[in-house]
Order: sequence, then structure tokens, then C-alpha cells
Amino acid sequence: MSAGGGRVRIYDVAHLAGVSVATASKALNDTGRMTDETRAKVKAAATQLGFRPNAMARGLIQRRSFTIGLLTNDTYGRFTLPVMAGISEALVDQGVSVFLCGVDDDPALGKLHLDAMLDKQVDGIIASGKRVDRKLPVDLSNLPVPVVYAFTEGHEGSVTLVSDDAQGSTEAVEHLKRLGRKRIVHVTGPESFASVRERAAAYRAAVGGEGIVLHGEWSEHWGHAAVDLLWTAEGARPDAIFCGNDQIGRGVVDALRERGVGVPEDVAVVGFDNWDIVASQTRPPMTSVDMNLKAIGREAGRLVLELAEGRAVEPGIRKLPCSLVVRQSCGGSAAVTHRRGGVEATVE
Amino acid sequence: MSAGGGRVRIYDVAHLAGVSVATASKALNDTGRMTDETRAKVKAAATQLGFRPNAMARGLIQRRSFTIGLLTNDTYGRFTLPVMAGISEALVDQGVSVFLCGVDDDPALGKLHLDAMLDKQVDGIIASGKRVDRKLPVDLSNLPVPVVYAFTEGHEGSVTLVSDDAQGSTEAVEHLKRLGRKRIVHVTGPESFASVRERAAAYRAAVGGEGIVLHGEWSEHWGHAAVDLLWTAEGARPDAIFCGNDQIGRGVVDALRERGVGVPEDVAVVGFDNWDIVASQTRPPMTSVDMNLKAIGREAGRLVLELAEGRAVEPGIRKLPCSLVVRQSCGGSAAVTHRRGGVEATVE
DNA sequence: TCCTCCCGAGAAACCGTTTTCTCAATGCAG
DNA sequence: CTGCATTGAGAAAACGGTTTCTCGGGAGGA
Repeated sequence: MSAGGGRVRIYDVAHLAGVSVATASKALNDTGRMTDETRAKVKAAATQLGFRPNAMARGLIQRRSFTIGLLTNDTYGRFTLPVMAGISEALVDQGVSVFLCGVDDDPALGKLHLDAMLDKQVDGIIASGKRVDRKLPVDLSNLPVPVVYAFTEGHEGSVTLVSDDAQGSTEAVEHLKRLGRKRIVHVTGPESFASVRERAAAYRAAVGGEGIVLHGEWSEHWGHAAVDLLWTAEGARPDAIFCGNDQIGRGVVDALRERGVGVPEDVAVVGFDNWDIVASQTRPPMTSVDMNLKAIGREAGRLVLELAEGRAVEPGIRKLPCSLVVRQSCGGSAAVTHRRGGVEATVE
Repeated sequence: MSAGGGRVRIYDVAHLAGVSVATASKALNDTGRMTDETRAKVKAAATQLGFRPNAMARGLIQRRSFTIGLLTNDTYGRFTLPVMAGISEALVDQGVSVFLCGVDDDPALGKLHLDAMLDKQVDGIIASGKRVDRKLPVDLSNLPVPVVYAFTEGHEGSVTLVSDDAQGSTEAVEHLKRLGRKRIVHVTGPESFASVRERAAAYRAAVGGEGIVLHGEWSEHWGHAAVDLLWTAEGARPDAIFCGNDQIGRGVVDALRERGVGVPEDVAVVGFDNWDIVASQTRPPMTSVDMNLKAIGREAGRLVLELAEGRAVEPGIRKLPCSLVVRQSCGGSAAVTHRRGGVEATVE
């Protein structure tokens, strides 16, 4: 109520209500035994004074800070921010706030942040990154608080959340097949990435054969180059390109347009990541696989809280489903007429 | 040292060192009076046990949480993340951690996060946003803790940090002039943005006349459209385009290429924001004005700490300089030959 | 030698809650 | 009418540190 929200103590509430501090505390927390009348009186006093308990004092005795830490090496925030949004969404109602710590790939910085968080008695830690198959530069095993990994590699016996790359990949290919596309190629990132391998494998399974998988870097430039490669090669040309991320997708769409190849009339394109700034700015806007990072964040928040409150959580890797966001780069649901017979060369 | 970093209390340190808790505390904090020998003995014991003080207990008495909150409505993180990185960088050495709270434009959510932070006794709050001339959906005046605004509009008498749009704009235009460009036009965002007006005014001053300013939306599409407009209009064509942000810049570069206009040979292009993912991916990579958001963050962190520690800070708006990041869209430093005489039409 | 002053170190109060323990009053059964 | 269980509420101990206060002892001056 009054301006200085931080000043009024439970002592003031107790005094106004005419009870002891102990009773006031119990009244406000709905614990202990007392008349309904007393409880109501205290609550009224608290409201009137705008009382908000000091979380440090409370936390000291409850051994609970209502605070969790998010440690990440994804300084650009491409992956971490949606995850963070999900975590926050899951926890803010429980009064839990989140420390965000960007540690780059610097072990010393990681330790610094980690120690600062532990000193502050965080109830748990969520580790996140920019790559599923890499670890953070700081060891989080044997911490005195629970840890959940989201979108980064965890330690032995940890709880880890990732997106289901295979399922997302399958969904994309099935979508293209449903639209009548026959010769679908996959242009993706470096094979050293686990997610690349997983997506490619699912792609192969979905096209029901070897398919064509082209590996390159995660850039628009590679998207261009891949199209050049495909269009200067001999044999049948693809009528659909499934890209390993949206930047490659953008390069592909641009290259196709520059070649006079119609998207989606001649070639359908699907991207991966659903990075809005990229996917929605291509011409035409690009259909893309969304990894539902926010959902991963929500789940991570929920799980770390479970652990913090002492409930057991089954360890292991949990894969959360991706979903396809349809834009205009694949054409309408009307089946597309196809032309030549399929020749499935293998480039890899 | 031992695994459970959180368990060892100052009591244990004191006991091991053979002194009282009070002495131990003073020894570790380099306060109070005692023999160097005693101090060293305590410190050794602390190190040996891996003692780290419980921040809640310490904070309770010191009325200091070594925690600050960052409130933002920039859910996409384009502006907030660099600011956050700067804040963190400035504060982590002092042991200060940062709560990140994304509040969208929802006043209720804002209040929820704000209350949670105040309960946790944050030492200060930094407000940030996606637009300099808009306020957050939550009132931060009359808070019991200091507030600093970074890249968002503050309240009366507050401390506010923004980038110096005019200076950045001037720098861009001077760069183009230095390279021999004569007919520089400005393609930018909606006039309703204060930063747009400021940048445009500086542009006009720098070109030394009315210049040409085209307003549109903040999109690649508008970049394309603007080029169409300029190239179908009568009269002399520009030999340089200064864009209001990188997305417009990207649209401009793409449109020019599609028209067969050489960048930078025929037309030089400069963007604004230096959003790496956009600026470095254009062909050719685009020179752009960087707002040095990280520096703004660092300064915000420094200032909020000053205030938190009771030192006075002059209120008002502080503008931090932008800097030009040169890539390849303006050509080398060699002067470019110019062709026609200048006709400076005004479109606006 | 005695008094004063200062130094090193410990005892205790304190920060703002929660929680356990204690206790008087009430109600009910015998 | 007495004894016992139950109830409502307060006193006090915790939580883990910091800070103020106190105090004994040694050094130095008279």
C-alpha cells in the first residue's frame, strides 16, 4: 500500500492486529492453530500495511531461496532466450525468480557465476547451451543443489531435456510427401553435430531410401552453394529441399529465386528452428520446424522445482516433440503435379 | 574443497581456527582488529574447508542482497541480451547476480515479477526495453530501491541510458561522404519512433541539406520497396543508401543486386544496429552502426551499484556513443568516382 | 610502581522470519 | 468436582552471518 514496500515487517503487522509475531506468521502462512477470526484479523492488517515478507529472512530458516539459476554459454541467446521464457513462465507463479548467467565458454567465468549462485542458495540450476552435444565449461555434477539440463549435454545420471530432432525431421519430410513431393533432398550442417546426424537419419528413414544429404556450414552461403551444386549436377532435380536450419533455408530460397526456380511451384523448402526473423522474412515466408524451446524451458522449470522440493525425478534424456510451422514455401495443401521419375543419388 | 559446498558454516571455520565466530567473521572480511597471524590462521581454515558465506544470512543483516533485477519487455532479446551481457560483466566481479524478468507488455506480469524481486530485496533494478521512447508496463517510480533505465523511457528525474542515435547517424553519413558519395538517401522506419526522427535529423544535418528520407516499416520488404521507388523515380539516382536498421538494409542490398546495381561499386549501403546475423549475412556483408548496447549495460550496472551503495548519481539522460562497424558494402577507403551532379529532392 | 591507553579477541545483540515449545484456559468425561 | 485432553496463542530458539560492546592484559609514561 504505502510507497516503501520493503520497510514494513511482520512485527508491524502483529502489532496492528494485536497479536504476537508468532501468531502473525502462522496466520499469514495458513499454518498453526488459531481462531478464524484471529487469522482474518492478521490478514487484514497485512493487507492494510501492504506487508510483503522479507525473502532473505524467510529463506534463511526455510533453507529455500525461491530462486534458481540459468547457466548458459549461448551468448547470442538464440536458444537460451526461449528456454528462459519457458522457465520463467513455469516458475513465476510459485514466486521463483531466475538468475541468468552467460558464461561464454570460459571456465573461470563459469565458476565465478556458479559460486555466486551457490552462495545465494539457489534452489536449483538449469544448464542450457547452444548445442545439444556439448557440455558447458563448468562441472555441475556433485553440486549441493539439483541440476536440470536443457538443450545441452548433461552428466552421467542427470535429467536432460532436448527436442526430438528425429520426430521434427520426420514431420517435415512427411509434410512434403503429403504435398506430393517425390525428390526430397536434405541440405544441412556439419556432420559433427549430433542433431545433424539425427535429423539426417530420420530424413533417410522418411524418404524410404538413401536420399540425398548435403553437409556444409550453418550459413546462408552454404544454402546458395548447395543449390548451385544440385542444379549443375546431372540427373533429376529435387522438387523439395529440407534444410538443416533456417539460415541454410534462406540461402536456398534466395538461390532458387535467383535461378528463376519457383518456390513453392517448382521446389518446396522447409527450414529448421523456426527462427522467426529468418523464416518469416524469406520470400516466400518459409515453413519451418519449431523445436518448442519454450516448452522445454517450462518442463525444465517444473522438473528442477520438483527436485528442489525433494520429490524424485527419473533421470535420463527426455525428448520433447517439435512441431511444423507452415508458411508459404511448400505450397498449399493441393497436391503438386510431379514430373520426372525419381533418381536418388547419394552425395554425402 | 569438499563436494557439498553449501554446508560448511563460519562456525566450523572458527572452530578449526580455534577462534570465536566473531573473530572469524572479522578476519574473513578484513575488518576489526587482530594479529596478522590470527587473520591468516582463519583464512587458512576457511580455504581448507572451502567455506563460502551464506549470502542470505549476510544479506539479512547488511540489508544487501548482492542481487539486481533486469526488467524488460523485449522478449525477443534483440536489445536486452547485449545489455544484460554488459550488466553482468560489470557486476559479476562484485559478486552481484542478475534476475532477468521478461514481462512482455503485460502489467500484471510486470507487477508479479517486480514484487518477487522486491521480496528478494534486490539492491536495484535496471529497466530495459525494445524501444527508447516507450515505457515498461509497470511503474517503477517510488520504489524502495534505485532504478536505472537502459534503452527504455524512464520516469521524471530518473537516470536513463541510451545510445547516441544522432552521433551514430552522423558517423555513418560522414563515412559515406569520406568515400566520395554525393547523393546519400536515408531509408528508415516509421516516423513515430523517436530514434527514427533523431537519426533522420542528424542525417539531414550531415548531408548539409534536406536530403531524401523515406519512411516505411522495419522490414526487408520495405527495403525492397524503397529501392523500387528510388529507381523508378525520375532524376539522379543515389550512390549511397543509409538505412534505419539492418533488416531494411538487407532488403535494400538484395533489391539492388536483383536490379543489377553493384554494391558497393554503384551504391554504398550502411545499416543500423549491427545485428550480426543480418549484417554479416548480406552479400556483400554490410557496414552498420553499432549502438554499443553492451557498453550501455556495463554503465547501467555500474550506476545502479553506485546508487545501491548510497552514492549520488546525477539524474538525466546519458547518451553513449555508437560506433561504425565497417564491412564491405561501402567499398574500400579509395574514393569512388562520382558521375552526375546532385539533385536533392525531398520525398518525405 | 602505578595509572592510562590501546590492542586483540570474545560475548552478545541483531537482521526478519519460521517453528518448536510452553502454557493458560476451556471443555468434557468420569 | 476433579482430572485430562484439547485448543488458541505467545515466548523463545533457531537460521548464519555481522557488528557493537565489553574486557583482560600488555605497553608506555610519569
